Parts: sequence; structure tokens; C-alpha cells
Amino acid sequence: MLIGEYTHTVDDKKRLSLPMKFRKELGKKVVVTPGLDGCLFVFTPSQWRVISKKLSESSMLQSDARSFNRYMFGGAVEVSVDSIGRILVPEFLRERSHITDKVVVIGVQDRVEIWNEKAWKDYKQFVEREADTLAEKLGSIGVL
Amino acid sequence: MLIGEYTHTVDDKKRLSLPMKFRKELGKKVVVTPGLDGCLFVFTPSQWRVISKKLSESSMLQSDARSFNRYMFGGAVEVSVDSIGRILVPEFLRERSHITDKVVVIGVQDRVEIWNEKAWKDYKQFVEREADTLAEKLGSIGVL
DNA sequence: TACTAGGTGGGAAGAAGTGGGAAATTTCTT
DNA sequence: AAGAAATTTCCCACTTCTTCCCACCTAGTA
Repeated sequence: MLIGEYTHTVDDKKRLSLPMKFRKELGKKVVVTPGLDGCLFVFTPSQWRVISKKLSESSMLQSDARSFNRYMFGGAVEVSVDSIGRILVPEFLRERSHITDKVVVIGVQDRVEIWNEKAWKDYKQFVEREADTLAEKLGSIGVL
Repeated sequence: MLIGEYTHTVDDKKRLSLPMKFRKELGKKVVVTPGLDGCLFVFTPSQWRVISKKLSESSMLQSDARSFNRYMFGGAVEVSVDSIGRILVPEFLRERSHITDKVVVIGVQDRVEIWNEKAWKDYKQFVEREADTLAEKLGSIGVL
């Protein structure tokens, strides 16, 4: 299980260290995709296979399914982890998630998320303020 | 699986490099067809057989199926990949998809799409604005 | 204070994208 | 039908970006 929050930097060569604690679980290759709320997702190849299978069950002839598949498949990249645990995030994904130098890497159960540091702070603040309201919503649908 | 986004140029001789990561899967010959939403599709010969079979199963009695088939079959061309991974896109296909010099090549699962650079940027921006809707779709098919 | 572990940075070798030239094939004209 | 011209195809070369490896630095710990 991937948990925890780590602040790392992207160096001049656009390399990003994965937190030590995540490396064993992530393995030597990972798949980076556009995420939600402005972050990037990082999956292990096997998890990505599960997700892509679900995605592929939609028809090419439907316009919303097409755009959705383009978004996810076109935005996904398999990158290899170098000998000391770093990955190279392609430019088009960095742009999309506004990743510059300071990023926050978070473990969320079975995936890793990469956030722009400021975006993450704002988001976290927002969530903390709304925590009570969110808890009530979750409660009302039977989560907690 | 074909994934990722690559920006390439069409040179003066109208040659287009396929991204290195796609070459192995695409092989020595590919089929280029008019795509949807203003792009071109690139299939492997075997994938093209699957697609064309599906298309030909649609009823010839429906006028929209007929026109769509004319659109796809009439515009399809088999081209060979040269020794360093480039293809030659016929002029009538370049015109149709407004391909000039800067193009974006995207992997979408089992096909490759070729986009005019600007058209792709616009399209991507449009899709990204729909992120919330996309998130709900992800939930509804059980991805996240 | 010294040692270890993890994060950051840089240089060199290699690969990939782009461009150009020469040869071959086709087509048009005389 | 033959020659010339133009287009295509194959191959090679250059340049830029990537990738791999090694070194440093900082922080935490014994």
C-alpha cells in the first residue's frame, strides 16, 4: 500500500526522484498518466493494464469515448525508473499538471500522485476546511 | 499498446518519422486512413483487417453507413515504413487533416493518430476543460 | 564527530530525429 | 522509341536530446 506525502524537486534535466518508500512497490517501470484535479497519476504496469482494459471497452465511434480515450492513452507514458529511483516525466505531462521544480509526491492506496507544490497546498487547505462537510457527505452515502 | 504523445515534423520531402516507441508494434507496413475529428488514423495491416471487417458488417442499406465506409475505405492507403522509421503520407490525406510541417503523433491503444499541431492543442484544451465530466465517467466504469 | 542513507547535480556516451545527396525508376516530350 | 526531366527511394551524416553512470551534498543517527 502506497501512503505518505513527500516533497521533491525536478532537476534541470526534468528528473524526479520517487520516494524511497515507494520504489519497491512500483518496480522498474511505471506508467504516468494525466490525473484529476490537476495532478498526474503513476501506476505500476500491471495496474495500468487493468485500467486500460476498462477504458478499451468503450466504442471508437462515440465521440465522448474517443476524446476520453485520447486523453488517457495519449497522455499515458511508460517510463523506466533509473538506477537510483528517478523517472523522467515528458514535457507534455509536466505542462498539463503545471509541474515545474517543486512537486509533492503522494501515495494514495494503489497509485501515486504527482502535484505541483502550490496546487497541492491549496487543495489540501480546501479539503481541510471542507473536511467536516465531506465527512457528512461520505457518511450519508454509507462510507464511514 | 500504443500510448503517448510525440511532436514531429514533416520534412520537405513529406516524410514523417514515427516515434521510436511505436515502430516495433507497427511493423514495416502501415495503413493510413482519414480519421475522426480532423486527424489521420494509422493502423497495422492486421488491425486494419479487424476494423475494415467491422465496418463492412454495417448495413449497406443505411445511407450514413455507406458514406462512412466510402470515407474510410476510399481514403485508406497502405504505406511502407522506411529503414529509419519514416512514412510518406499521400497528399490528399495531408490536405484533409491539414498536416503541414509540425504534427503531433499520438498512441491511442491500438491505433496511432496524426494531428496538426495546433488542432491537437485546441482539441486537448477542450477535453481538459471537461475534466470533471471525465472524472465521473472514470468512476462510472470503475476505474478509480 | 564520523558514518550512512537518501536526494541532487553534472558530464560523457549513445540514440533518435531531421536533413541532404545520389541513384534508380517512371513519365513526358520530341 | 529514345532521351531528358522530374519524382521517388535508399542511404548516409549531422545535430540535438536522452540516458546512464558517477560524484557530491545534506541530514539524520549512533
